[in-house]
Amino acid sequence: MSLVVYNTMSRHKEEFRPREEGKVFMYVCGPTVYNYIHVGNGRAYLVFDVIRRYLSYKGYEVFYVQNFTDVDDKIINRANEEGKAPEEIARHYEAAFLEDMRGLNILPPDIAPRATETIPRMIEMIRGLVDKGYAYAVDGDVFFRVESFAGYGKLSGRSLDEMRAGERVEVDERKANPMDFALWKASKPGEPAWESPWGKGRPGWHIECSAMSLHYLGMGFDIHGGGQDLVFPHHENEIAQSEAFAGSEPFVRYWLHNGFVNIQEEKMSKSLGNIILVREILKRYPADAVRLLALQTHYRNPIDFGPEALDEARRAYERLENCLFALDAFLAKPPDMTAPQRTQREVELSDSCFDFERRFEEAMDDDFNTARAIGVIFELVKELNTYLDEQELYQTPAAPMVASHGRDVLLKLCNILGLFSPAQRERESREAVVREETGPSAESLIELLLEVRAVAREGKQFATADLIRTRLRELGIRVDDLREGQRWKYVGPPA
RNA sequence: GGCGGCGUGGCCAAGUGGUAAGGCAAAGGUCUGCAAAACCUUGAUCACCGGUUCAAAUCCGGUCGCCGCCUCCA
Repeated sequence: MSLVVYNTMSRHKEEFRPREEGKVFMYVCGPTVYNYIHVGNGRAYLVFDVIRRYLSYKGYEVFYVQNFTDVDDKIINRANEEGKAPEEIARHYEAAFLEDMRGLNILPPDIAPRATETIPRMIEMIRGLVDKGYAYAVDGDVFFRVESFAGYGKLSGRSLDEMRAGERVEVDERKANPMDFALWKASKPGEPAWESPWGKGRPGWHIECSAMSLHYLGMGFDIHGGGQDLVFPHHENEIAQSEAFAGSEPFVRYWLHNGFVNIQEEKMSKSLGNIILVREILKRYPADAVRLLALQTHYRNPIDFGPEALDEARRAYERLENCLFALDAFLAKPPDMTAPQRTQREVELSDSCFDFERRFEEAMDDDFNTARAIGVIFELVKELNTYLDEQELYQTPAAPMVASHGRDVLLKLCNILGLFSPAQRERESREAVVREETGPSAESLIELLLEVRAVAREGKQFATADLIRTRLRELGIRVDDLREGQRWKYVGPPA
């Protein structure tokens, strides 16, 4: 089956054919490290994490590069506000970013270059552009001459005369064309600065990504991703610089852009004051619930990350979790008898599992339609739940085999989306209840209470059993009596 | 003003030519000491108008409404 992706450049879905057979080289614009990231940023990294995971699943060898923009006006401003060195700010938020990525269970890039460590490459590029007449220096600044690049505007679908530069911002009088953008900025005293042929200064934002992506991935790499707001001017400028410098095209084969995040119908923005940080959300919701929410909408569409949406996603996530728990419990119970002969019904169920896999892949092959893929997963969940219910009434000899197969498929599909990853499950169960440094763990005490409760229930002492359940719930621990036995889970204090 | 997107059951959201996936919520039922979970059952003709077609939510034209980008931004 072939994969098709929507390419912003052509505005169509195209068959995905990488530069090199079997390999995918991708670059996603990383954070400017001057602040904690919000869920809008989080969504972007989540989306490309899943794209990356799926490509790996498809058998591609994926090489994923994501930069850190660690020199920038915003960082400098922040540093001035807080009376700290820009580098200190950058390192702090860089570490916080990595923490948030881990929290969301996003796989780390193969390489995460810092802009400040790639300055020589940028200077080299800028010099090349000046030599070829694509750029000009004025008072220590260097600007890219947009009129010199014929393809300017091809990504965002605008032409130079359509654009009304200066309508909302003061135009720098030194620019030949108002749309010309800075490749190099002369630095003021006290700002981070590097020696260059044009004097002390620092790189413009756009050149960073070009230099880093070209350095690690080379011209014509496969996927360049980012949020829709980066299409113009950031990515447009990257193309201009890179193709002008290389004297060839394309800079990138496929441009992928994700849609925005809204909070209760409104665009999330600083001016509206409705920014939600990734770390705030992760305090209240499991990472997988956040992932599920993000993936239940196609990546190019806008999505709402309000509290209602998050609560809903958490319940949906619990449905997946419950099904896996039930399967695990079923498989853990020693069967009365086992035999490989499946009933007709079981043969059909097993066959349908392959069908679910096929449909999942079909959905993902269609421009990473995770929403559809998740629909398939839930259909599978329904099938498996129904089957387990049937087993309750009439146990069949092949049940362990059939259930196990179903579980494998379910887990496999979830894993492709980065859900229920083994590392994540372990981390969360560990964090669920704080352990004491010495003495018995909270977990073992809960288990003990549940044992007592089971005895009470057997003796029909329901008042005692309910007391234990109620009191635990008050402590944030929910106890469910499943047919497989009791299950507890840390869900946080009752609202 | 330019460019682009969207409008599908109570809410969210797939589907882009053959009579509408999935999630959440709601109601009834099964199961259960109870609660929770699970299972079953129940609902939309797809903003509006016109056109193309044997056939349209899905194509074309128009109308209305909402949104994003054009400035740093995921």
